[in-house]
This record gives sequence, C-alpha cells and structure tokens, in this order.
Amino acid sequence: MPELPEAETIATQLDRCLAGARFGRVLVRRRDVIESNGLSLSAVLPGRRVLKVTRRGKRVVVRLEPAGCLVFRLGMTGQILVADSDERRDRHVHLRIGLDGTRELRFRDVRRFGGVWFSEGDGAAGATGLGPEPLEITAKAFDRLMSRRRQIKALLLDQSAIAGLGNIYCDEALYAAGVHPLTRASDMGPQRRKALFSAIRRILRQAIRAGGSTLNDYRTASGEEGSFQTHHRVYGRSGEACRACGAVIQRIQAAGRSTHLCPVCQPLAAGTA
DNA sequence: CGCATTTCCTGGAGGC
DNA sequence: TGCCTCCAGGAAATGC
Repeated sequence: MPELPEAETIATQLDRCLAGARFGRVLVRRRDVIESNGLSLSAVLPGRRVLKVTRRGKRVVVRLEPAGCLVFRLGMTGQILVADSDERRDRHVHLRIGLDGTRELRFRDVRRFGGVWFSEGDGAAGATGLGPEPLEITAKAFDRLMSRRRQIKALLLDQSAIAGLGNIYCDEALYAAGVHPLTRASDMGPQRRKALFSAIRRILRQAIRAGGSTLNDYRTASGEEGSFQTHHRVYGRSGEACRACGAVIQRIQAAGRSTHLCPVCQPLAAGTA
C-alpha cells in the first residue's frame, strides 16, 4: 500500500532520524526479503554512514557514504523502523541494522511482498527499472506514454512506465480526470490526457501534504498516521454515492486489481475528446 | 516484444 | 467462541 506519497513521507521522517548515523552489525532473520544481487548486506553496510534518505517511485533510498545506497521496496506491508536494540520485536522483523549507540534500523514486513537490497553508486542506482517520476515527467513525455494502446489503469500501475502510482492514487486520479479505468490510453484525446496529467500531479501533491493515506498497515516511521484517506473520492467507496453526481460508486476488476469508479463521471466510450 | 493473468504472503473480516 | 473462507495488492513469473 505505500505508494509515492507514503514513501515520500517515510523518507522525510527517516532522514531526520538517520542522517549522519553509521551502520553497524547486520542481522538477517529472513533471507527472502533480501533481493539477491550478489552484494551481501553484512559485507557492505557496516561502517557506511547515512548521507540522506530519499524516495524514488515507491522506493525508499538510503544514500550512503562511501558511495552506495540501501534500497527498500515496501510492497504492501513493509515498514522501516528505528528502535532501541532491546525494544520488543515480533516475527515480522526480517532485517536489523545496528546504528550508533543503542539504536537499530529494522525492516518489518508482514506479508513479505517487500524487499531490500544494496546498490553501488549514488542515489540514481536505486532507480533501476523505474520509469519517470509522475511529479517530474514533462507533459510531452506523458503524452508519449499515453499514445500506447494499453489499458490506462494497467499503464499507470506499471512502474517501468511511470513510477509511484499504486491502486489508490491511480483510481483517484482517473476519477478526478473523468477517465474510465478500462479506457485504452491511446483512445484518450488531448483534453483527457491533459486532465489526467494534471490530476495525477494535483492528487499526489495533496496526498504528500496530508502525510499519505493511512489504511490498515501503513504507518510513518514515528508511528504517525497520514490523513489523505479522508479525501478519497472513489477508493474504498464502492456502493456509496459519488460526491459529484450521486451515482453509486462501482467496483470492477482492472489489471487484476479491484478498481473503483463512478460510472457517470467516468464514462467508458464517450468523453474522449 | 507487449500485454494480460497468476502467484506469492498473512491477518483481518465476515459467515455460520 | 472458533473454525472456515475470502480478500487486500506490488511486482515477479508465467502465459499467450
């Protein structure tokens, strides 16, 4: 569930706790959360110092000195926690990295859809396989992306096409732009493309400002909760009335995901001008 | 190659 | 109360 706004919030908070800290002992409890790229965390992390914690797409990137970065993919339930070493931990804490003094960095992930790995080089190394940032992509590049024939929902969820949107913000952006999720991207006219482009940016910015959306599993590093869920217009509202037109919000399947929409505000065939 | 579909995992919710 | 089934979804794997 952590999508771009949640990852951004986590990175910002983590940066405050971690900047300047030096990594110590690495304890791996579950190997399957470590993405194997030949670099052993126990070999490369100890002694490195945290420069900055940033975000790329939905990933949280801990930039290190000497050069390198520790990359977290949070999946559905991944959490990055800073705790005292003797603080209680449950069986879902899969990785522990000692910090200066008595603290440690923990990766906790109940469903284990997340992962963590080390990349050599600077922060850009954490971006492997990711498309452009939705808040940085140019209108022209976005337009080029929209010329594909692929179903718009699937395209927006594809991290290699554009990085950071997940199920929640995808549904919210499509609603705000009046685009039906099953529309082929290339079927959208210039007006719709422009509307979607600005809806994505507007919604992500609003969500970042609100500290993300808190549903079941997500918490910020310090345990605070975001508040953007109160702004959702379609996500999690199937069966309720559309706030714009009163029609019943539908839930369908698209790209293998439950997808929420207003059938009136997001007509499938029309509105492609 | 491009795109769609299936699979992985656990805890919470709801049925009975 | 307890047991069962279903559902959530990011992204890798598999299928076509």
